Amino acid sequence: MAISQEISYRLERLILDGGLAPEQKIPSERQLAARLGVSRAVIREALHELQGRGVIETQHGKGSFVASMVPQTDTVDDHSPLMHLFEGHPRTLYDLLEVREQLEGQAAFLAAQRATGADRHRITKAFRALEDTDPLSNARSDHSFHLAIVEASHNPVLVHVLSSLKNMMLMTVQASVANLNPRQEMRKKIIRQHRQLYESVISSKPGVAQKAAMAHVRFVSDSLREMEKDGAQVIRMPVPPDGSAQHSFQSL
Amino acid sequence: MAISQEISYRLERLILDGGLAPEQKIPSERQLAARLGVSRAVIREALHELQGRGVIETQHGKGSFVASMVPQTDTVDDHSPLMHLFEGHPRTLYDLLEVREQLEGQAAFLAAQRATGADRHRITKAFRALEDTDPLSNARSDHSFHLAIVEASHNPVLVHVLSSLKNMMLMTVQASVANLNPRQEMRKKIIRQHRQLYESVISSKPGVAQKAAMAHVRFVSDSLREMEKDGAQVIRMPVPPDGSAQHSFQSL
DNA sequence: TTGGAAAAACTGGTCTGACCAGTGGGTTAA
DNA sequence: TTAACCCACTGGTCAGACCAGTTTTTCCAA
Repeated sequence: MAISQEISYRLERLILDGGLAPEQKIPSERQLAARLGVSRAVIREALHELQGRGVIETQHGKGSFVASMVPQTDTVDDHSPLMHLFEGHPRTLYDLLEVREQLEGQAAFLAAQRATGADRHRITKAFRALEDTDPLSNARSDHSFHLAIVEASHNPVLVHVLSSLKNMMLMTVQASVANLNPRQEMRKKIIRQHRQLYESVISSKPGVAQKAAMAHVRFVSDSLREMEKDGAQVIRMPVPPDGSAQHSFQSL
Repeated sequence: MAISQEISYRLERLILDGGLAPEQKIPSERQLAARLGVSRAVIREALHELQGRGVIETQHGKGSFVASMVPQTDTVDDHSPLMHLFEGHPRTLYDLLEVREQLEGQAAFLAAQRATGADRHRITKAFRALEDTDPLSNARSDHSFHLAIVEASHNPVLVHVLSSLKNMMLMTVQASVANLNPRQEMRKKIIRQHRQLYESVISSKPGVAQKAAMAHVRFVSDSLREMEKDGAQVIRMPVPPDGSAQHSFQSL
């Protein structure tokens, strides 16, 4: 294994084992290089790796610091590779919603066909929870509801694919909840859509369920787009450099 | 923002917008450095950051590669969780075809809407190859054709999802080719379906393209089911890795 | 002609030492 | 006292060299 990898692992372990507290300053690159007997380059590479993982943060002229592992409460898994591709690239949000529309529609269709008694019970339970919860914890409830339907499709591949996208899904759900729910009329529409989806699945109407699920996702997507057009901040994140679409390295 | 950060963002963006498939090779550090007009050091730092996020993987002496989103999906070994789904569950083949029907339909729809000149050229090329090839190598051609359409959808999420399912997709394609193609009448139907899909995408008819793609997958699935019912042995075998999808970096 | 080993041309990994660019503390001059 | 400046930190970038694996090419011998 490369030296820079070893060093990044050692530093990470040091941090995780409590040797270094959040907010604490890490020795300077030159100090680390001297202390570990390697060049500054490998130190920098190791630090960049930790930076990529969100373990540390670096400030020009000041130094590197252990990242404060803050909002682990309702925050999605930051270690998911795609999460980072997603952050700051709002277009991907809509790409995901595009795919989600299709897959959720199919899941609803199949669920309406295949849901067993146990499935229906789980779906009903999730739906009830969705009705009761306050908007704050709503993202989880929302996701749980959709997940229950997906699982009722009894298609392992579908379940696997959607669970692979779980983190990103949570993100879109979160975006919709955070941005759409507060608006009363939006919230009512979404509740009605959920109810429609729920009832069509439970009453075994595949076609209706599919349309309902797709319409729901589409509605969320369109609404977010609309709000964004009005200047609302849909995704919070440091703005990435420029905006032109690069389709090959030529344009880099 | 630091140059290395910018570059890591741009590379991320490129991976998404270019729809670079997992396992695809990234230009060498020296090439990137020359092309972007920066030192090799910043390239290495940027790559280490992406490495930390699990977006890419690097191998000494070989190069850096886009990491697969779903872990180990591309390894033919049974270490893959997806492959494990197949064992003792022949139904999974049909589950996959079920999902494929939906996603391929969507891909065709989007491709008909968004395909650029370059996309159309690639699709046409793949289609020509599909017409010419002998049934033996047909599985590859078939898959390449569908892949070209997926990439023309310009939805990175869709591309990544389908790429991650590559091996399983190849499996279904192979199953169809091996079992369906030899039967002359089947083969003709499939060829007609492909042509229909091709023409509707090229002539920008999203709805028609979607229906064509879905009907095609559905036909394959139904036919396989039918044959299996008749006692035929439907082939389900992993396919060795391929060497396609290298076009995104050609512009270098 | 063909096999296969050596050589060359790649790839990433590390080192060195220099210089640029922000930050902050301390000294000095107004 | 306070404002300006300097200087010693910090990270950021660059250049060129060399080491260490991998792949391709070359070329000689069987």
